[in-house]
Amino acid sequence: MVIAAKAPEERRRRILAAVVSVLRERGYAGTRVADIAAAAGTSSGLVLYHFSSLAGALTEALTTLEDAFYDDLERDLAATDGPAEKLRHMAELGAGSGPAVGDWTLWLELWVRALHDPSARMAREQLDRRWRSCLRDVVDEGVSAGVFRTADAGDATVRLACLMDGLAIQLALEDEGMTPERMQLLWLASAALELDASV
Amino acid sequence: MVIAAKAPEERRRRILAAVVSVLRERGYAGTRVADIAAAAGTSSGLVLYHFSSLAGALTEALTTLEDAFYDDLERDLAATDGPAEKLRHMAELGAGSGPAVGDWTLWLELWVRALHDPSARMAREQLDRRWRSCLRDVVDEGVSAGVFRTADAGDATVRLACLMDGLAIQLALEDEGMTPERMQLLWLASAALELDASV
DNA sequence: GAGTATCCTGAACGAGCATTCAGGACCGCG
DNA sequence: CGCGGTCCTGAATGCTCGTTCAGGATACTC
Repeated sequence: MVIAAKAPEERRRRILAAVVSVLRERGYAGTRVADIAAAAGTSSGLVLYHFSSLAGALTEALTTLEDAFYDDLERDLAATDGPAEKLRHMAELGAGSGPAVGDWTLWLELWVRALHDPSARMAREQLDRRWRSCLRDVVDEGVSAGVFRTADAGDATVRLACLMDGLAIQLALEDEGMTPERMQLLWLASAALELDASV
Repeated sequence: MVIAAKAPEERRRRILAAVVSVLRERGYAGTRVADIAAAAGTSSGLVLYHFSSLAGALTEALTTLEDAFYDDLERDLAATDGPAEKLRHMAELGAGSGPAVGDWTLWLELWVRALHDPSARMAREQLDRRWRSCLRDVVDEGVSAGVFRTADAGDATVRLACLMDGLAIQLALEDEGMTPERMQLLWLASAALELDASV
């Protein structure tokens, strides 16, 4: 049972990875069961065997990915000290140097899906809240440490979070002149303005 | 021929309007020829008669809409005086008080399509450039008038443009706590910080 | 080693949809 | 009138998938 129990699980994980890869390449609307199967080197039957539908596979893949990302983020932040340092860390992650998201592509897809699908809407709201609350914590920490100064921590947080989304769009669309490094710099510069601090 | 020449054109315009309306409601991926026909009160045959394909209809509808928006914007800006006033005007337009875009929804759709479709990518790049160059002009005008002050006008422009996109996402997704008014305030506050001016 | 549960395959099915098409109304013109 | 053009309809066509299914391998249990 040692090998037998593992192989199917391994296969399942491989399919999830294939889902993510196809999703990045073809987008939510363009992803077909057959694509996933091909990318995973298996049959479309198996994809539907493990996940009961295409939608199920997509959902589970995204959920898994996002959870991994936030777990990483929260662990990383806890291990970093100093609010300014934490902010830099978030800028790095957002700019895509991190391993888990890498692609804002998937976020864009999620946003659009959220426009028309209630369950996607809830998912993205939750994810956004999580990111925003991480940011808010860092801001608050900086303010009470006297490192940051802002008229309204809530507003500043929202603006910084939204700015990152906006920058990410340029990055995802490979707008000329937008690179991860530039994105990071631009965001940190804005943070410095917002928080009256040199970050 | 007086009436006869007009009626078909009118019908065509009605179809274009229907395309936009369906697009808003169902999104790019969810829009079907039959939906458009129903919304326009006509047959799917006619939709394909006027525009040779579904994709053609979608493209023409979006193009028309965007051109109208930018024509409005540029005319409005020309008629407004004072850079601070112009900035307020842009904030208003962005926050959706304007008539033409109203919906950032369509922008989100365009972004996602741009991820996978080269022609959409070019279209959105051009539109973005146009918006950004309007903003840049206003910033420059303010700087040379001595009303605005910024370390780098280019960076400030990019950040303000991206912030607006990010705020727009929250607005489009009806994130709790985001309203057109709040979006406008948040953006103007950021502009004030960036440009060292009270806007 | 027979029985059984789990994994897996690829062909077959059927729904959904863009597009085509055969025709029909209407109008202006000779 | 009759002819030809434009505008319009809705049924028929054909294709692209998601999903189902009949069957097979593999391995664990008794």
